[in-house]
Amino acid sequence: MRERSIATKNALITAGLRLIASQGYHRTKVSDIVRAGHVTQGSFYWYFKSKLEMALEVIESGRREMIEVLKAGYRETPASVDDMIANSERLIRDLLAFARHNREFMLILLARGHGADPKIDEAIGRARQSVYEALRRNVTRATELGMLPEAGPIDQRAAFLHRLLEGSIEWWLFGNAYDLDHEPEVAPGELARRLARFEFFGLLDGSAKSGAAGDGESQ
Amino acid sequence: MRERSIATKNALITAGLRLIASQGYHRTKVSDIVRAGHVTQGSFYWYFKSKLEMALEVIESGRREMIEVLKAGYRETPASVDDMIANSERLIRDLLAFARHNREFMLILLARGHGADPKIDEAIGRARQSVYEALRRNVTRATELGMLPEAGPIDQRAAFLHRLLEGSIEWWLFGNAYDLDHEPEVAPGELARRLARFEFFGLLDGSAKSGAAGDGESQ
Amino acid sequence: MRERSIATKNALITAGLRLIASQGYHRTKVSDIVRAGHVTQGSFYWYFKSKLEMALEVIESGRREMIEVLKAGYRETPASVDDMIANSERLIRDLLAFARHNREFMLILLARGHGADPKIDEAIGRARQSVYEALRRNVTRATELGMLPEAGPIDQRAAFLHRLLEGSIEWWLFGNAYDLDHEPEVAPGELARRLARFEFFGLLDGSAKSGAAGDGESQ
Amino acid sequence: MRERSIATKNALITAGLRLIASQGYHRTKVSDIVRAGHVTQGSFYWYFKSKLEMALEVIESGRREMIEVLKAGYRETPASVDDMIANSERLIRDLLAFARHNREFMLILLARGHGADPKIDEAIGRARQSVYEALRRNVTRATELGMLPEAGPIDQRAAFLHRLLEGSIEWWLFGNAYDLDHEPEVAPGELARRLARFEFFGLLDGSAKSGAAGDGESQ
DNA sequence: GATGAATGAGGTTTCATTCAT
DNA sequence: TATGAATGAAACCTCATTCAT
Repeated sequence: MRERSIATKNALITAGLRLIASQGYHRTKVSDIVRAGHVTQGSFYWYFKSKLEMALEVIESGRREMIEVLKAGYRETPASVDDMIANSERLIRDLLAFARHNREFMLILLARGHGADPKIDEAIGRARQSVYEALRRNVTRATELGMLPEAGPIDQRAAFLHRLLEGSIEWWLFGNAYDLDHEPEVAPGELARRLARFEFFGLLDGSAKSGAAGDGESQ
Repeated sequence: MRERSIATKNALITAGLRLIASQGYHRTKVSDIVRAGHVTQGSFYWYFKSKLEMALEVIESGRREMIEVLKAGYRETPASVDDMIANSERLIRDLLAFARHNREFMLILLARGHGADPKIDEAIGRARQSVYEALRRNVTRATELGMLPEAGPIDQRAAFLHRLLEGSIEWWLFGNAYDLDHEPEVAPGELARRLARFEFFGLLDGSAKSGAAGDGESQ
Repeated sequence: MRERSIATKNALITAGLRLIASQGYHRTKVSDIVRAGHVTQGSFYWYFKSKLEMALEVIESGRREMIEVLKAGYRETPASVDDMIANSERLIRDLLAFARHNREFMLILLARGHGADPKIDEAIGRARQSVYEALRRNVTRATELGMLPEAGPIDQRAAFLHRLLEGSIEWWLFGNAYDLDHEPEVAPGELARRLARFEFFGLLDGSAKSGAAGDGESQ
Repeated sequence: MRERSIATKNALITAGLRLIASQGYHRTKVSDIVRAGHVTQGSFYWYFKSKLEMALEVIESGRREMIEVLKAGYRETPASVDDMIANSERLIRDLLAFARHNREFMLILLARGHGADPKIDEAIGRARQSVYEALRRNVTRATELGMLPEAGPIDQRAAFLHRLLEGSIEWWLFGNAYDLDHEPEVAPGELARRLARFEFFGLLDGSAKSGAAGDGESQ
């Protein structure tokens, strides 16, 4: 039963991620993590230099995965407005898929970790910045192609989008109570379509029908 | 000596609010608060039952003030689309004004306090819910009046709006780094107009010119 | 019973000094110190930033006292060899008196603290260096006055003296077993005379009689 | 695979000796020792029952070697004062040679190990006592032969000598900073001559010239 | 013989809270 | 009301030692 090595580390990461996501960094004690992972206190320090390092490692690895997702989208240049909207929808859908499969990481990210260690604040800031920059790149490109009217500074529009997206994911995955076990009620494809339309047409968009026919995605 | 009483309490509230906003609940020690407020440790417990009670009191009082602002808006029923947009813009402007004058409270609210005590999470949740409901009321009314196309569940659209608004305020007041001393670069009136237009027309809105002449508001 | 302030700190210093002297830094637990001082763990940290800081404070204050003793000796320039020997004897006697009244500090000093924190090593090094320099000053002066034959580098002779003195104090106060409660068997005046004579005449000194007549000092 | 056995143990002893000498017992962790010896934690416990046992073994074996050196001296009975001085010089030279080739052991010895385990204190005490007794034997014999004036108790004079010798070796090998890598500046033969003369004639010895021509020893 | 992951007792330190004055 | 020393539970972390492989 010795020589579990990777299993032990994974157990610690899984437990730590879940606990930090649901209670926050400070309220999560190392003793909680090891209990949940069925290991002893000392083992934790065999794999991690400190509680802080563990949290940073977890956040950083989540960030790297997320960046891969963001890079994967947006390869083609849009040829028409519909194209552009479709592109955006695809990016959003990818992000939603990632978020749904990384609920704990996502909750940590969206809760900003404010009040945990400054280093954690920074790590989370870096991760969020990656999303912001992907969105900003798109707005910039579309504007350069003349596909978007120039309405205010690009930074501002990108920020609107970014916060809209983050907030909506939060609402979708965790409801209004930051519940890690909240059950999303909308299919990701449907939500992506709605968000993309809202992004481009706002509330006055008449063509966004409810009841997502042909969506095909389930939660 | 009777006189110091209220001054002392206010000093503690001011210091506590600022510290909790900038460092978070857990990293803010009672000893920090009393030092910043030039009071002694013992005095703190004359005015507050505990650190937790103090934080709750601060949040609750901020919430009450904010509710007044939200109630003040939305008195008239919109007669036209322009009317509706103007109404929304006014609500947003009121909220921005409140936020700018209650930066610390706002930061606590927007940082969600996640990881502080569950009771704090709840208090913050209640405060945020108030904003959400004000927005939801508006969308509902406008939909009933036939001024908005029916595009998906009302809850969802209200949630989009709410998160967009919160996120944008956060970006506006604190930048990307949660900096309590960040200097907003856009006038609140201008930002309100932009947000209202984005709300109704999305990114494809062509009529939103930058450089808001005759705005008259300064930060 | 509150408001004991200084009494508490003194109790901690006394207990800490004695424990560190008799067991060494590492084997002395903060819990031992507070138990011996009849205070609680937390109180220790009201008065000292850490266990290390406490040890450093104690050593540093001992060093300052000792320096005063060293400064007090050696005011006059020796006029004859007998004068020089008398001067030396006086310095040694002062040091012995100090040592006898600061047994704990002296034991820490002479045990070199080797193996405790590097900062402690340094602090002890500084204190020992003070003694060395006082001795070296004397040898230098006497050599310059032509009262001592030039026999090898001054540093070396001063080092011989220094180690002889340190070692003899150690032997005198603590016996061969580093026993903090060892009872010195020789009066300090007598020991000072012996050491001074050994210093100048070595083992072949015939005039050093035992049985210290007219010594007048008792332990 | 049989072959590594003794090599492994030696590697551990060498590493342990060096580390304990330079950092002290408590600051030297078993993990440090095995890392320096390129062995694993488990192997350490194949060869030693515990960290303490290892230290004791190392000290005890050093002590045995040292005793051999001390026994080797003092075979003849001195016939004249010069003889006696020469005898003493020879003993000191032997000790210096041993010390120079057993720096680590010597440093542990001279640093007294105070604060390490009581058993270590005892072991070091035994080793030091061996040196003290060799010196005491000499003083006793010389006094019995009428070659030394009776000046105070023999124990005291032997203690003076012992501490002078220990301290000077310490100064010679490690300088004032307990530096294991300090480079001695005096040749052992030269130092032995100086110490022997100081022992018998004190500071007022005029015949001890510096620059020891024909010394023939190198460090 | 050798490995290195796992153990767990025990150490230092923090900090909200109490309370005699 | 105000003070600030005292309290003590509980947190994080270290490290000698064990043990399955």
